[in-house]
Amino acid sequence: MSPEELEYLDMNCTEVDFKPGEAIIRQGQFSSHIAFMKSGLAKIHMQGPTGRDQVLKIVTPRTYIGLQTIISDKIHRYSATGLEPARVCFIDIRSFKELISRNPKFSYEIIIFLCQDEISYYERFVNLAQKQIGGRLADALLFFAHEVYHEDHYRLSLSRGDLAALIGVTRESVSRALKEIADSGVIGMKGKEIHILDKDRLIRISRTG
DNA sequence: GCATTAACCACAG
DNA sequence: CTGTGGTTAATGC
Repeated sequence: MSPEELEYLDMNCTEVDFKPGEAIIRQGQFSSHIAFMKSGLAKIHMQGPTGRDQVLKIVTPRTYIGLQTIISDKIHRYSATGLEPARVCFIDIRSFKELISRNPKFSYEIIIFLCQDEISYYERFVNLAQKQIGGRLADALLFFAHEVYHEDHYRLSLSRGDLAALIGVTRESVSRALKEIADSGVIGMKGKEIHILDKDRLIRISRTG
C-alpha cells in the first residue's frame, strides 16, 4: 500500500484495545465496521444449533475480522473474542469499500487473504471430519507452534474449553488426550505451558490420528 | 459378541 | 477452570 493509502486507512480507522475475554464483535450484533488485528490474539467463534460454542479459527495479527460485512452491513453471524491483550483497528465499511475500488493492489491483497483463509477452512473441515481426537489435538498443538507462537515451547492462552471448541470435542476429551500425549513423552505440559519434545511423533499423530 | 472411541454427567480440587 | 471416574451409545471387527 502507498503511504497515502495507509494514511487514508489510518484516518478512517479507530483503534481499540481489548482484554482477554472481551468481545471484539458479537454474533447477532449490528455490523458497520471491519476489524483489523494489529496485535494480540483472538478467536472467531459461533454458537451452534445445540447452543454449544464452536471456534472457527484463531486470528493472529495483521489479519481481518468480519470482512464478510462488506456484502451487507447487517448482522454479525459470528463472534470474535480476545484471547490475549489485543489492539484492533475498526474501519467503517464505506471507507473500506472506497479503498477497495480505488486501489487494485489493496483489493488483490484482500483476495489473497480470502483465498488462503478458504483453503485453511477446507483443510480444517476435512481434518475435523476424518481425524479422531488425538490427530485433531496434534493439529492444534502444531498450529500454535508454527503459526502463532513460532516456538516449540509456548504458553497457551486458550482454556481447555476453548481448545475443545476449536477441535470440536468436549473439554473432558481434551484433558484426557493431552494427558495421554504428554504421558507418552511427545509433549511436556504443566498447566498451560506446552513443550513439543518430539515433533516427528506429533506430526505422525496428526496424520494417523 | 467384544473392543474402541468419545460424549455425557457428577463431583472434587 | 481443570481433571477424573463411571456410564452409555455408536461403530467396527
